[in-house]
Formats: sequence, C-alpha cells, structure tokens
Amino acid sequence: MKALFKTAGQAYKAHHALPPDAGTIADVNHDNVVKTISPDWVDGETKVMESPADHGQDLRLWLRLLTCSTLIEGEIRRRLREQFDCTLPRFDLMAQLERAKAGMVLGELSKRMMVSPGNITALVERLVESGHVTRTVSAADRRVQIIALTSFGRAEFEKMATAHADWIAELFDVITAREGQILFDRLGKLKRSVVTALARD
Amino acid sequence: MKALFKTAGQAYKAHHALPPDAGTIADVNHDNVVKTISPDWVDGETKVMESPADHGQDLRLWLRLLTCSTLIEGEIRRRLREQFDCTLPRFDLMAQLERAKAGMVLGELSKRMMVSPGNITALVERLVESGHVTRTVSAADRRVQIIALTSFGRAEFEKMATAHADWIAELFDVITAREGQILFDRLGKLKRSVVTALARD
DNA sequence: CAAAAAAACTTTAGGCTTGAAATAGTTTTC
DNA sequence: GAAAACTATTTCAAGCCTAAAGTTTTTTTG
Repeated sequence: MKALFKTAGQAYKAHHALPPDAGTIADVNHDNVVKTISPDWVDGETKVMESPADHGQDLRLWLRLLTCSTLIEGEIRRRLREQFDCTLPRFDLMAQLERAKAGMVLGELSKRMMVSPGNITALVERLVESGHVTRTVSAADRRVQIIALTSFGRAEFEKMATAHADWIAELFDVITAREGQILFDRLGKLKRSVVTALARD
Repeated sequence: MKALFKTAGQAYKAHHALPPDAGTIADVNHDNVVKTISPDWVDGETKVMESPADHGQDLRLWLRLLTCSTLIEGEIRRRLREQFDCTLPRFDLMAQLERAKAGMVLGELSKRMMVSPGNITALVERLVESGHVTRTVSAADRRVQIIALTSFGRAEFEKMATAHADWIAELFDVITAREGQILFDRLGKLKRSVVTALARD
C-alpha cells in the first residue's frame, strides 16, 4: 500500500460553466475579458461540456464532492482561527491525542492524520512550545517520541470540540437523519471504490 | 457574503475509533502507548463515541465526506506530479483558463478557484515563467491583469485533462450511474445547506 | 556478532495558502 | 476637480505540506 500524501490546494473545475445558483453574472467588458459581478466566491462546479465515455457524471460528482468539503473545511478553519486562534492541523492533532490517554507515537499520528511524518515534527514542535502537548523519548526504544496532551491542551481542546460539533450541526442544518444516512452509506461505497482502486496500484 | 479562504490541512477526526475496514490492529506496547501494525495510512473516521445532542451523525457524515475527498484529491495530486510533473493548483488554474478564450482577470481566477488573490499572484508568476500562461495589463483599466493560456499551456493542459478524467472514472469505478445521481443530488442539498448557513453569517 | 536492512524521526528545498497591510489606479462625492 | 471611497493586485510573515535525503537506533541475517 502506498503512502497518500497531500499538499495544499484546490481541484479540477474546468470544462464547466457557472452554476446558475451561484448568482454570478458573466459578461464581456471592453477588453473582451470575462468579468463577474457580485459574490465573493464562485465555484466552477457545473455541467461538463463534453463527455468522452460518459466520464462526465463522475467528474461532475467529484467536483460537487470537492466543493462541499472545501466549503465546510474553509468555514471550520475560519471559525477555529477567529474564535480560538487555532489552525485545523493543530485541532486535528489534539483530536487524535484526546483519546490516547497514554500518548501516541509520532508515526502513528502521521498515519492517522494522513500527512507526512516530516510535517508532524514541526506541528508538534509548535504545540509543545504553546504548552498544549508534551514530547517524550520512549525508554524502550530511543528512536520513538511519545506525544501527549497536557491538561491545558486537553481543556483547550474540549472547548473547541464542543463548538466544532455545533458548527457541523449548523452547516448540515437541512439534512435530515434519513438523508444523512443515505449520504453516509453511498459515500461509504465510494470510499471503498477509491480504496480498492488505490490498492490496485 | 464573506470570503472563504483555506490554508492547507486535515480535519477533525477525534471521538472516533479505528474503522474495522482499515485493517489496523491497535494494541499497547511496553510504553503503554498505542501502536499500530500494518497499513500506510489509517483514517480516523468512524463511530462517534458520545453524541451530545445527536450531533454524532452529522460529525460522522462530515468525517466520511472529508475522508473521501482527501483520498481522491491526494491521489490526483500524486499522479499529476508523477506523470506530468504538475501540481494541482497549476492544473486548476489552467483548467479555469481553458474555457476563457480571451483570458481571465486575476481577481476572477481567485474567485473561481476560491483562493486568496495573493495566492494567485505567485502561482501565475510560476506559470508565466514555465511558459504556460501570459499576463497582460489591461489597456482599459491599468489595475487589471489579464491572464491567458499560451498554446503550449493549452496543449499541456489537454493532455492532463484527458488523463484526469480517466483517473476519476477509475476511482469511481464501482459507483453506478444511478448511485452517482443520488449522491450528486444529496450533495447538492448539502451544498445548499452549507451555503445558506454561511450566508446567515 | 558484525554487517545489512529496517524503522522512527528530522532536515531541507520548494510550493501552496492565508490574513493583513501596502500600493496603485479608478470612481464617487461634495 | 480634489478628497474620499473603492477596487485590483502585490507584498509579507507565518504556517502547512510534500518528497527526498540524512540521522540515529533497533532488528534481522549471514
């Protein structure tokens, strides 16, 4: 099984016209350049113009999936920063640690967070500095670092976790339990499809 | 409407046990630290342990949604890099430009890609340097930069777009047209839910 | 047991991303 | 028509992220 690293970024949104629900009015100005009036953002997600072997539907679905998670993730990030002066990676790392009472090895954090080990090094360093976590060399294996939440870190995390759950509930407002279940199940199948494809190399 | 910026990162995966399908065996070693054996990555997505006011389902759904898009995005990124020595943001930007024959204003690119304007500046700079796009000051409004694909950039993009569509089709392999449609529709409702919540400020 | 392989991290170079502050050009207002 | 407000973009500091190469320590193997 190969490693799955990610950088930052966005995704493929070409071959698509503007969505009618985005409220954007596209027209041509003096320079013959596309310009829009009004909202702060516009997602490129919409109808695929050509569909080679009906890859179009998959592409459309992928774009919508990506738009949803980008939108939600961005908002969570923003609120975390504004209300708790915290970043998502920091929150995430503490979340992983929260259930590991005895602490967690750095490599395990890396796997669970699906980010590269080198990344965790610096992230942990900053969290140690701000007093949220501790880092201890294992007595049994001196290569190993054990990371654990401090009581301060735990208290801070608790506050954020509560707010976070509320935010998600707010954003998912109009989704009923039944719809949520359908989405959950279908996404489960998609996840398996992706994992299978990835395992095929 | 507020701006929606994002940094890089992952998301909240706490309050969750390991998924049985991840193939991970968690146990406690000499240090009393959680260690796992086996795969390269483990997603933290799974059953929410406590559910305050049944925020649990939303949280679960969000986590699964995020896992799906992280997995897919990571793989697309990896292939783009390996097979075309290109990053996702570069590909994305070219994708936006591809349909704007006359070019696009920098600010419009920023909106469509849902990233901050300052980001586009550097991205465009690198694409100009590698000969994929051109940057021209508008004659009508000297504040404005018009960005357009070069024919080289267009040719390169075409190759990548074809491969990209195939990759998505491959990853979405087992999803049927009908299931895809259901997912698409439900995600559409979710998107509206999020956009509405965001518009409420 | 010594050499080789493996494992857990860290370091490095380079790209992406943001929010905030600065710059420059355009439009509005009085 | 000058001052004020607005708009498009750039610059900056800081953080996140990766792949690849390097370090130290442990395990495996001949």
